[in-house]
Amino acid sequence: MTVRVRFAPSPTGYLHVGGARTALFNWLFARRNNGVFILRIEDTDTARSTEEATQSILDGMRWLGLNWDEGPFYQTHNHALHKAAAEALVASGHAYRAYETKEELDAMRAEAEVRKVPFKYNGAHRELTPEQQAAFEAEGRSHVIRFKVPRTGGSVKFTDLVYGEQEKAFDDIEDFSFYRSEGGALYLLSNAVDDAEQRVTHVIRGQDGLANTPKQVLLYQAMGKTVPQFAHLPLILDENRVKISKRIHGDAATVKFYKEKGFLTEAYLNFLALLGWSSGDEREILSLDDMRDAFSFERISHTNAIFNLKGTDERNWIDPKLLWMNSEYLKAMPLDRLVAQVRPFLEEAGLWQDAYANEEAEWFARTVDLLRARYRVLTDFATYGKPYFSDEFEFEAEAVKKNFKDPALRDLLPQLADHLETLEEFTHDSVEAGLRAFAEAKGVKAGLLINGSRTALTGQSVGPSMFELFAVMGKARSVTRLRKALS
RNA sequence: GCCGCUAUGGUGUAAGUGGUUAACACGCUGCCCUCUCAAGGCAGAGAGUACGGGUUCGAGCCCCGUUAGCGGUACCA
Repeated sequence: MTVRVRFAPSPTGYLHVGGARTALFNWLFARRNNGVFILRIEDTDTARSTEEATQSILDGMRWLGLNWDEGPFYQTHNHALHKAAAEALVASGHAYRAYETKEELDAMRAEAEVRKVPFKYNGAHRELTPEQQAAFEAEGRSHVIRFKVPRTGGSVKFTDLVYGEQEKAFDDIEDFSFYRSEGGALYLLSNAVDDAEQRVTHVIRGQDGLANTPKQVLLYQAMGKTVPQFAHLPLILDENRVKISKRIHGDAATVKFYKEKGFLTEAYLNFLALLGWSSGDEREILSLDDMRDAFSFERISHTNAIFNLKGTDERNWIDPKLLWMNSEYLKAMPLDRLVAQVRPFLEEAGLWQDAYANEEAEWFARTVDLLRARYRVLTDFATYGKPYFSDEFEFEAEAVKKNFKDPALRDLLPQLADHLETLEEFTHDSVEAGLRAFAEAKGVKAGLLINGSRTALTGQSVGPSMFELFAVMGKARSVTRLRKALS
């Protein structure tokens, strides 16, 4: 039987990091088994669903590169099917109409609260006679539809592919509602009906669905549908062990944030996969193909993983491992692809020039290649990289303090500029020879000039090998900056 | 409250069916490179596996209890 899985986010907000990982695992499992990956938008909560959110989820999925084979399907389009399923469950005696108002229910809950007794709907309307129902209808009451959970003892059992055998006593399951009084299925039903209709074989979702699964199993069975396999994923928590949400974590909870901060999708996905899963060997840098080949539910952890959104310090402003992983991909990826990815970040910062894509394309690629060794995110090219792409850059106080300390530099740097200006070739080797000769003639250490030049040319105290840097900057800019720096 | 899931260094994970001094990665610290470093190389610190019992010749792996965290407990998804 063909494996069919789905990612079913609700469009009440942006694509969330936890959602991204759920989508990834579904995708991996589908691809691993030559199965079908379905995208379904669960928009039955009309009060909270928005078109904008749907769009951003789609955008997020595209950025992640998790292509789907079917969909996107919209759950609201299946209203008729949900309604028919609900009515059929009433007709078959698996469910019943309950006429309590929301207020009455709230009152019952409140009372249970004060009496400190667990609230469970009492099933008062389980066996209403047609006359009683008619009376409620005459009163103008509407009704929800509730599942008639067996009260004969026993339990629901299912095997979770990640968490193992699960069993829940009927007595611990209340007669849950699954259809609204104003019409419209609730999650438990719509989700199950759609999964059945779309012939989903494996439901892979967050662990927050685990506790509700017994109810859905009951629903599948009552509807006479095949119960799919379930695989629940541990949750992703923040450094304080709080579930990550837009409300408390802001943008950092969304996939879009990582795109804008300059993370590469491959690195991001790789990092997310490692939050709750491991390959089985000691590899950690894994391409999508590697992950697909190594993926299995057995290797998914049962423990909630922590994604350090706050980071540890200024340098590690977000989970250090994510930063590290991104830098690894930055260094290893094909240069032409990196060049293409850097462009929008320079454009965003107003540092892009069309020449970089035309007559200066070679220079641009060379510069990006030179810089990537010590950068970690794409935005670094627009921040730390600014001196390479613009003449307007800041001098870092620490760099000035450290590399311009020697007062002799005030004269030496311009003199060095004069000396280098006479060079016919301006390459790594020629500049090195020229600078060292100059240093010797002046009786100063080359290092003094090298470090002073670094700060003169970039305003920074760290960076690529200085002679590479000279070569990339070119004679004109190098000379100008050497003269200007301390004047 | 009730029901359930989980518990290995700061973080992410390893340690097939219990068997030597608990491994790897990130981060951290130090050293080297001496043209710097946020790059690279090397080294080191850091858990005795939440706690308490038990089973066993032997337990991170099994059982029980406690504690803690998380999830569920909606006419949200």
